[in-house]
Amino acid sequence: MTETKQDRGALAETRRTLPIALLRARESVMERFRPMLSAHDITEQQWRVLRVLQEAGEADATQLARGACILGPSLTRILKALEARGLVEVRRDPGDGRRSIIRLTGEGTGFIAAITPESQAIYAGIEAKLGARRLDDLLDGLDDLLRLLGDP
Amino acid sequence: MTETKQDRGALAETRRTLPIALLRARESVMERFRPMLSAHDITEQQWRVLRVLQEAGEADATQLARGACILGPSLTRILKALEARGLVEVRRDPGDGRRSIIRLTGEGTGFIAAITPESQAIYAGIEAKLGARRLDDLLDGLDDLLRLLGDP
DNA sequence: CTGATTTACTTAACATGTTAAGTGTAACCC
DNA sequence: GGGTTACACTTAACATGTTAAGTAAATCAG
Repeated sequence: MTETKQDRGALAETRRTLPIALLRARESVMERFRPMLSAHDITEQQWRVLRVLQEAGEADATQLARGACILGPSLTRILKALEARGLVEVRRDPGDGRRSIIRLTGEGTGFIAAITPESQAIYAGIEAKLGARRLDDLLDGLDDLLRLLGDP
Repeated sequence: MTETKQDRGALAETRRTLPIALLRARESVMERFRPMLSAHDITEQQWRVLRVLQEAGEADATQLARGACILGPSLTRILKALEARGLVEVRRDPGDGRRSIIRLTGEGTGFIAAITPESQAIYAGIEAKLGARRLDDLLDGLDDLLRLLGDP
C-alpha cells in the first residue's frame, strides 16, 4: 500500500522537504559552476562576495555578509584574501569608525568581467535544460519564500 | 535609467541567480530549524543522514552520501558520531566486503519520532506563510531542476 | 590463477566555517 | 560628560568540510 500523501505523524519524504530539496537543487547547479570557479582559482564564497559587491557598488561588512550568506569571521578572512589579490578595497567609514566600507577595485571589476562570459554560458546551459519559463517561475518561488519568511 | 531586464554582457542580479537564490532561500528556511536541531544536540548534517536513512530503510555509505549531500570523509565521521550515540548501526555487507550497510537502530527510530512533532510544527509554520499551493509548486520546481540537470 | 584495474571506504593534511570572547567606536542615560 | 550599553568588526579555539593519498576487497584480462 503506497501512500501518495504524507502519513499523519510522519515526516514528508526528503525530496519534498525544503531544506533537503533546496540543498540538492543547489548541489546540482553548483556542479556545473565549480570547474569554472576553480579554474579561476576562486572559491564559491569569494565569488559570492564579488558578485554582491558588484551589485551593491559598495557595502559594509554586515551588508556583505548578509548578502553573500557568509558569517562575519569568514568574511574577515575572505576579504583579506581578496584584498591581498587586489580585487577589493577596504577602507574605514569616515562617519563611523567601527564600520568598514568595501568596494571592488578596477582589477576586481575586470576579474568579474573576464569570468562573466563563461558564467553566462553555464547559466544558458541550465536555462536550456529547464526552459526559460520554468526557471523564471522557480526564481519567483524562491523570491517569494525569502520575502515571506523574512520578517516573521 | 533602470533596467528591468538583464543587460547584455552583464550577469543577472544576484537575487535572480540560482546559486545565490537557492542559498538565501535555504538559509531563511534553516534559520527556523536550527534552534530545534541544536536543542536536540544534533547537527544539520547528522539530521540529514538520519532522515535519509529513515526513508531508505538501509543504505550503503555511497548512497547515503549522495542522498544527504555529504562527502565521503565527512560521512565517515558523522557515522562514527551517530554510532557512538547508538542511533545508527553499521555492518559490513556480507556479499561485498568493501561495502558498509547502515541502518537506524530502534533508538535512532525513536529519536526521529521524538523530534518529528517539532519539525512538523516548524514546517507547518512555513507552509502557513507561503501557502500550500505555492510551497507545492516550489517543490515541484526544485524537483524538475534536479531531474533535468541530473543526467546531462 | 595471477597481476592490473576498479570500487568502496578510510585516513591524513589542510582549508573553511562556527561559536565565543575580545577590541575599539558610537550612542544613550542620568 | 562619566559610565553604561550597544554595535561592528576581529581574533582565537574548535568543529566541520574538502582534497588527495592510502587500504582493502572485488572485478577483469590474459
